[in-house]
Amino acid sequence: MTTDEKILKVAIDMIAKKGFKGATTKQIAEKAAVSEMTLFRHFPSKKKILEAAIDRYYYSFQMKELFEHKLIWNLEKDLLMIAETYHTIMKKNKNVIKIAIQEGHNVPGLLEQVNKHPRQLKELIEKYLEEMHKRNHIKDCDYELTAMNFLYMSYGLFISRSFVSGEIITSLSEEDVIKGSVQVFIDHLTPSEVNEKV
Amino acid sequence: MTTDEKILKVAIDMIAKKGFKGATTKQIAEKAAVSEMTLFRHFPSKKKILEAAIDRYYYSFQMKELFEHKLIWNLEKDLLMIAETYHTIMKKNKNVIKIAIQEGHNVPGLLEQVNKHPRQLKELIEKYLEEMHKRNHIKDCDYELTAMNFLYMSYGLFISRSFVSGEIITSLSEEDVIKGSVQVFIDHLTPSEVNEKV
DNA sequence: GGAGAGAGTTAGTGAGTACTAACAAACATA
DNA sequence: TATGTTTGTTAGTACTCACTAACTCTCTCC
Repeated sequence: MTTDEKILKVAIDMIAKKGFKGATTKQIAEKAAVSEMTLFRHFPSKKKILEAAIDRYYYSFQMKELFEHKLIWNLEKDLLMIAETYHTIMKKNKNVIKIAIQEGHNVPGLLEQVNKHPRQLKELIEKYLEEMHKRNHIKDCDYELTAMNFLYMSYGLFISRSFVSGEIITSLSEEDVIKGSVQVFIDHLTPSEVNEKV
Repeated sequence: MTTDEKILKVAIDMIAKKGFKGATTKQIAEKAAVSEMTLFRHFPSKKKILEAAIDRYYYSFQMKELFEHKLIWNLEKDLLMIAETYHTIMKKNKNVIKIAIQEGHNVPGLLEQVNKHPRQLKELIEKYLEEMHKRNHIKDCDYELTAMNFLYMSYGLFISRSFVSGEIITSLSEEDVIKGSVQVFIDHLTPSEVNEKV
């Protein structure tokens, strides 16, 4: 690992944990096992470290490519795959999302950046539902609204467990909650006549 | 408004916005229109200000009293009432919740405190669903799981709109999203035979 | 009018923090 | 061996921050 990488890795972790002000350059350098001087030789300022760290550790995905070829037009399996992929993405970007919540308004463009995935995902789910309706697999409904609610459900689970010890509220496993959430939307989307087939 | 109250009000707002380290005693005093000296005459330390502010501005509700007498055993109306009350509570406690996300692990007991309402609410919804099933108004299902998913949905909406400019993802109004979320759970909970009556 | 309580003012302390200057040591490459 | 690059070390600057001491002002209430 290069010196740059060592510094950025420690920085993103520490800033996510303690906030921008709370994470000092001295501590970052120490934990990265470099001298503070080296840190400032690699980055001109603490602020630039944060920007570089976000740049380095925000994993951007193209939802379209990520999902489209995986859809098999089976509501349960597709929703499950979407929810699971969503959580994988969010967990990879956990640090940046935490920073976005606490420093969002001080880092220009950050909020737009972290809202990009949800927005893309919303549109993808929306289109998916439309197509599923055309194929006569689901009822007609407000697709954007349904997509948003599916996202909110996943988002709530993610935030709760990642940032506020939400796991102490229930003993249900993340996996079970996700499966349950998919079932909720299956019931919402499936026409009642077809509902019986299970 | 007393001096104490002025200080605490400004403190909770500022700390929620800028973080504990980011909000300086000088700024708090200035915005509260008192001298910094006065601030330290009223509270022995900055940390104690935060604790007093949380104490003062965390509104604790007894879910049982808040809800039970309002339930009318109509799924749609009850769920809507629950969701709306939930959002009212969360918004009242918005600052404390934000602080819990960013300083949770530095303020002993804070995470437990903000998790109390969700936990109470989970149990209340759980019992409500059980009773609704007994009354033959809804299907049998995993009530805890359903309650959690209903909460996660509300929580996701709240966090998204309150802390990360989530309103830029969709143009749907909060009210519509809430109504939509209730409909999702109605479909999930209503037996298909009865589903047709609308 | 006098006393006491609460607030302002001014000036300051000591610790920490981002960031710098200058020089020496280690290392790889040619 | 010579050279350039990277790093460590040490010391330091300028600033900010939480918090204090000491004194004055201004009320209120008797």
